Amino acid sequence: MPTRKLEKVVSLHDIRVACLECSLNEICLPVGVDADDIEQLDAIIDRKRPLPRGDHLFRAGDAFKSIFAVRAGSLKTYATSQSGQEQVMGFHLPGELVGLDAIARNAHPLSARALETTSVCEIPFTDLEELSMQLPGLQRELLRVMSREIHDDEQNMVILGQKSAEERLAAFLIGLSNRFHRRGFSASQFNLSMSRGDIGDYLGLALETVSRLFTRFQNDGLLRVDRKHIELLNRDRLCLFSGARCHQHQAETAKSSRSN
Amino acid sequence: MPTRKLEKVVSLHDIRVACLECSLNEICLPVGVDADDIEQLDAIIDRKRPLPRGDHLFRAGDAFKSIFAVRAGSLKTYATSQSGQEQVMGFHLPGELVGLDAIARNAHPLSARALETTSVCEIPFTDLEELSMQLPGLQRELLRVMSREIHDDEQNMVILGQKSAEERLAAFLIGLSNRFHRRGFSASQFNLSMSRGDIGDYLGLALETVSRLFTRFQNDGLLRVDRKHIELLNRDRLCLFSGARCHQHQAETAKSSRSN
DNA sequence: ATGCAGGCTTGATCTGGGTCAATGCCGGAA
DNA sequence: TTCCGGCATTGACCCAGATCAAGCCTGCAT
Repeated sequence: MPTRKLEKVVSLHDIRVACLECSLNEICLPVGVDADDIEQLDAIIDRKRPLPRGDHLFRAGDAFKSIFAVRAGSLKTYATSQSGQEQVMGFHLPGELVGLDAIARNAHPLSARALETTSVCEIPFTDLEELSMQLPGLQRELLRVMSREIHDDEQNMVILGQKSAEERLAAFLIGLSNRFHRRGFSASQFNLSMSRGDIGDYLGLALETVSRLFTRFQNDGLLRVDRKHIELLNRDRLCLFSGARCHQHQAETAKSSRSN
Repeated sequence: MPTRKLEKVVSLHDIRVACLECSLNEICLPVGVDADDIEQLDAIIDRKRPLPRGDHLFRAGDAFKSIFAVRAGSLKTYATSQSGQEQVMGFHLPGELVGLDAIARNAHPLSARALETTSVCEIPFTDLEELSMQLPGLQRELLRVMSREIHDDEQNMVILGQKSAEERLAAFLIGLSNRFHRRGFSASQFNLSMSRGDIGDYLGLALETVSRLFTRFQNDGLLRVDRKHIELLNRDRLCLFSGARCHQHQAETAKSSRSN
């Protein structure tokens, strides 16, 4: 059946887009790897078919074999405490790596679950480790990515440790906006792929609080919410509310200080 | 030359103890590096003279040149929000690395300050990066250490995101106890090098709350406090209070699941 | 179309822990 | 020895946000 073959060679989200042709290669692991060397990286990467919403990419306790890069869609990673309550550690957008926390213990400490239909690249870790011995650019970038992850987690600790509910949600929205923007999407308008409950579990708030804050922000004219859709009407004021020197997303756009 | 060798073999806290003779080499970066190769690692390391209590090793915003390993004493790393309030990210004991969060941005996002007289090994990062291209064991360990840091930060996010004050302090004490124990000190009795305020800033609590909890734990017979000195009287019950499956420090001792 | 389930909103109430304030204690300087 | 400054403890009060409890919307399955 030729039809079967045809099915595969299509859209932007084709399962087999090589790193070189991938629209994310300026954001993802290949950053800083020589174009000539990207093929080698490409060769060890395994493209999986899309994960339907709600499916797990891995679960806490699973043996560690690979790290994953999100290609399309989004994931959440989370820990479940014995009280049953989830702590969401992160929401992961295209171009971001998940599973870096598993290297040390050879097992995944967190579970990862698709928030929508999501495809990922699987990168077997032993191969990656070997390859990065040969490609200085790759080793560099790997260390950088891990360092950035540490830094991001620290930011989250600040948020959880000392910000008010209002500040938390504002910071969360600004952060999301920045990340979408860097990926070429609108900074002022986007869809949340996660539920209010997930946001609460991420920010250390009850989902009711999250909900109330959305309506309050809306009443204050900061944004407009419609279910999952968010439109930021006054980004600057929202920044103020977040109680943090916000990286102006202007600066982000200009890539002034970013990578390298 | 036997003389050169002799120079090196002195007191435990001698400024110039080489990695090979350092009592921490089973805990610190050299883990997993071949004994033959440790000399090379040793060669790039710069031993500084001790930092007096209260001095900064680096400050937020400083250019990133090196990572540091604590040799003796202890440090806290912290961010200061514009409200002036500190968020303490970690307390660092001998054998632990600090500064890993600076790699990505080429600048330190946090400040690091000595909690007591503290000596550190300075490891220039470019040298380290280069060397780890040659020594697979070193690259491996570096990735592992960073991964562990990510994992630890995630644990802290759980603590800050969903634990009660009581659970936080209990978890903190158990964690400290484990870390002391791994370094060969008593697990049931130790001195805190940080103030109540620091503990509060670490756990996201007011110092008054920390103080109250100490006295409450003492009244409950869980521990004895005398200023900086802590004696854990009922580790198991304290574990329960922490609301986490506590790694029994037995297991820790046996090194059952630890590294490699 | 109808019903149902899962998610969201909104209101009412309660409480853990923050804040403010006073007092106590220890250790170092003179 | 005394004084002083930085921590630590303890008490009284209060509020942000959790919890409990309806009710609601929307999209899917029958």
